[in-house]
Amino acid sequence: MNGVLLLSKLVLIDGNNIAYRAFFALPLLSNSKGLHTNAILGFTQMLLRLIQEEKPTHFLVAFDAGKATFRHSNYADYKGGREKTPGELSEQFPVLKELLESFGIKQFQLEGYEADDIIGTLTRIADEKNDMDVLVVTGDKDMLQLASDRVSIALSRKGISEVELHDPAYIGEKYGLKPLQIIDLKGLMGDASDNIPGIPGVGEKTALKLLHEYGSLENVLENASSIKGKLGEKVAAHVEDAKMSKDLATIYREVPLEMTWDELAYSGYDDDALAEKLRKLEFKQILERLGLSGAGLAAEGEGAQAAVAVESVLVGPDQVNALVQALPRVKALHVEVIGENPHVGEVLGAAFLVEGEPDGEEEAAPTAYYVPFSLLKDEAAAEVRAWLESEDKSVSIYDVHKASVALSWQGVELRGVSFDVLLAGYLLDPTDTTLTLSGLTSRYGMPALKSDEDVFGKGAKFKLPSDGAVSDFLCDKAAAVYRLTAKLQEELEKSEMQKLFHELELPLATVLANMERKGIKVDVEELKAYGAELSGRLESIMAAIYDSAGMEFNINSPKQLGEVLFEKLQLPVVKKTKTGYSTDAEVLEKLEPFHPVVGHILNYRTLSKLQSTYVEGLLKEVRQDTGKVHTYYRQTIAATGRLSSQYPNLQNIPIRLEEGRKIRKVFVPSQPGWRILTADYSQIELRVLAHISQDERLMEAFREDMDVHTKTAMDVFGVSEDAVDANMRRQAKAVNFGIVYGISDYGLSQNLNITRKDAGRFIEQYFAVFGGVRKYMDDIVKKARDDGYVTTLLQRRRYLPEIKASNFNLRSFAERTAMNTPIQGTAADIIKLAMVQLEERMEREGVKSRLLLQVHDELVLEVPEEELETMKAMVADVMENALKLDVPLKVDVDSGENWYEAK
DNA sequence: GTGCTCACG
DNA sequence: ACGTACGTGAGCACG
Repeated sequence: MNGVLLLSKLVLIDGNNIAYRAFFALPLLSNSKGLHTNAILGFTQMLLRLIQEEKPTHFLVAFDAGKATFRHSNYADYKGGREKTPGELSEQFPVLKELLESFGIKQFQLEGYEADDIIGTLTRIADEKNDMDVLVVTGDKDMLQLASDRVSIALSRKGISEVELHDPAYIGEKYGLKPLQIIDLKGLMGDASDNIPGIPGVGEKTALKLLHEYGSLENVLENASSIKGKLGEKVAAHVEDAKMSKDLATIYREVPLEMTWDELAYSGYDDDALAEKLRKLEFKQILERLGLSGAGLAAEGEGAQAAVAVESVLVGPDQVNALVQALPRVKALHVEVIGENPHVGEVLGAAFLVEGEPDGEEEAAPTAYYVPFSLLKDEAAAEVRAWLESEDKSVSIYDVHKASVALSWQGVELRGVSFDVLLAGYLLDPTDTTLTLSGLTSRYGMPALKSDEDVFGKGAKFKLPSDGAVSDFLCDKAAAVYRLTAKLQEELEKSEMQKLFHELELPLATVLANMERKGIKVDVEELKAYGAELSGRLESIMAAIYDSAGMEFNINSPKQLGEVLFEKLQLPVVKKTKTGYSTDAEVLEKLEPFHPVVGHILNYRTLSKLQSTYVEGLLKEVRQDTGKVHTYYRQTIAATGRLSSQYPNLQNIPIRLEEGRKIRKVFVPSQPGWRILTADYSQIELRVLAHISQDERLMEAFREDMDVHTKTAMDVFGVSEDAVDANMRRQAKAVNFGIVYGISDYGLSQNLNITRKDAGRFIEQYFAVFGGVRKYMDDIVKKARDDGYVTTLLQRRRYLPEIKASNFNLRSFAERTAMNTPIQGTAADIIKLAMVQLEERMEREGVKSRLLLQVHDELVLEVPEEELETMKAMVADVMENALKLDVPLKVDVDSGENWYEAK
């Protein structure tokens, strides 16, 4: 090729194969109508990549047709033993075919032939014409036989996310074979997935060796007598199998196709048609990526609305008065915070959506005002700030928590927000990971909104556009909040989560903002001293490791560590990961007796985790001026309703090992004479389980305030309290954990290091005694299947579409989730409720004490010495009575000079 | 960006 | 053809 001539490019996709691979590679997603979409999504991503990277001039997707092909008539067992196509996949094929139409891509199938025969025929013709390049996309290695000067094969690896490009040169390098010899290879080694027998006992290695020596399958068979030993015997005994296998693996390249190249010409897709299909599938991210979020909306009957024009006003000093006049009619607000962390992010500005005043019959269009923060903090905007701080208003926002924190750092205390579309979106689907404002608009059928990434860029590419563009975009956001509000309120009502929203989550957002803004004091000197101690100890452990291993290497690299342990030192391989040897603590503990280096490595791991995450990581988050850290609780991340904590995460500060627990000494009160007070729920999850299962024995355990693990051991082993030894209690405790997590014999066997069978017997014994718990587990799984979701005591909801999956693993996971979520989620409801109530009570009683942290079942406060006893009583009282259950809630309270002592 | 490892409840 | 306990976040190595 001289580079002047523009060659045609034909892309051929093995449709069934790619759909299968996508189906198994991606989690079983479904859209809100219950249609499974994972294979379609994977396929779509593949199509987009091909269109973009290959720029095909011709395009075809080939499918298999009919049940029987000519191969079946020659060999009855062809593809025998293959699992039936799961229903979740077969329902996707018709939709996929429609989508291909919208993409403008030709598809083809022919009764009696498989996709690879169609593709084989087309590549043969292309070879003969010799004027276009062809790319074949498949996961089927057999197709490598089609490679030629003109034809390359993109073989998908690891599902569909990666492809490996095979041309004849690459095949030569990798296998030492010419493309056509792939057929001989298959003839010798067979293919389990197609039930092609090959020669028993001959795998890829042996087959390649034979081919390198003899060149072709026929030659191998002819020379069977000169092949030594068992192998020679096997070859001789299976001559016919081998010939038939080669025959089956040979792609038929003479399919009677009646089509012209012109029919395969690809000229791109129609935006509106594609957008409509993608929207029905709810592929929001793809719509956004293609810039189609707004395309074709006018044509859409249901779902998305046409945008009502919103006038946007970039407020300068001269327009402030107009906004002030309109403040009573502001219905939605948007505060733009730059960056993920509101404790460091600047406030760019705020947009105010003002409802239009009806003018006779006409409904007036709304107006949005954007106030850059430079103006908002100015004297000129004092009335606007006062409005933000006022209690009584009816205004909606996206992410009141983040806005409150960011504004508070700027001296503005946001109050009186009455609705939050982020929080509402989270309650409606707590597993939604795209709860951005533009994601919500597309999910709930509102006019499309550009994504932040489109407007601002991302990461290093972040760049503010012009003031006018910022103003328009943020006004659009305020309008989106306004439109979403009515819709989400309605949805909350339908799902019976209004109370949960208004009485729990929304007030909690303010409680969290206050806690975080206050921050917790860190004794930096103490932390640095601990870091120095760790450094010294790490240094000497490193020396011991290098000495013991006989070489230096990066201990932090699992790859290098694996090479040292399992190759250089020849230790037994216990467990493998996807990418190599596993070296996690469980493995190392098993290896400890074999070599002294292993103990050192375990030690090193413990200390280096403390050093990097907890000493260095924490120091980076401490504010220079105040010596405090301000975590950011995330209220819309965890699928169960729990909070999560970031920058830094203060919910995973070490406690189990003394070495790590010392870190807690650096968390101290912010004022002299104050104390750290901690209050944690005792066994809250098992108490919740007792309540929702109404299991008599479990309720009795808590009503009599017994040690629940001892009680479980007594009942399961059928012994008296005195007869329960430490080991029995330990096992009972593991069973209780298992129950809360959604029990499986496998999981329990791993945890207790016993056989699966023994674990199964344990579980059976447990259920024999705790019959109410068994009934709960059965009922909740059934309920999840019937309703599609499970709920907590306060009606928090989680959808579990995979509960109906045909794939055992997916379904089992969903079943365990169905058992666990109501328990973990109700515990989350309870402590959140306690936080809201406690903050109210502290305010009402006018104490100085402050809430600092929440760690799932524990609250941490700082209190002046003189309030210590009052607060201990108050916190315990509020927490224990936050929600009335049929068993008592119990709280343990402690206090000290720091977080280490308060426990 | 992804995978591994490990900290917490 | 995915071999599992439930829910998180952070640091590091590596491509």
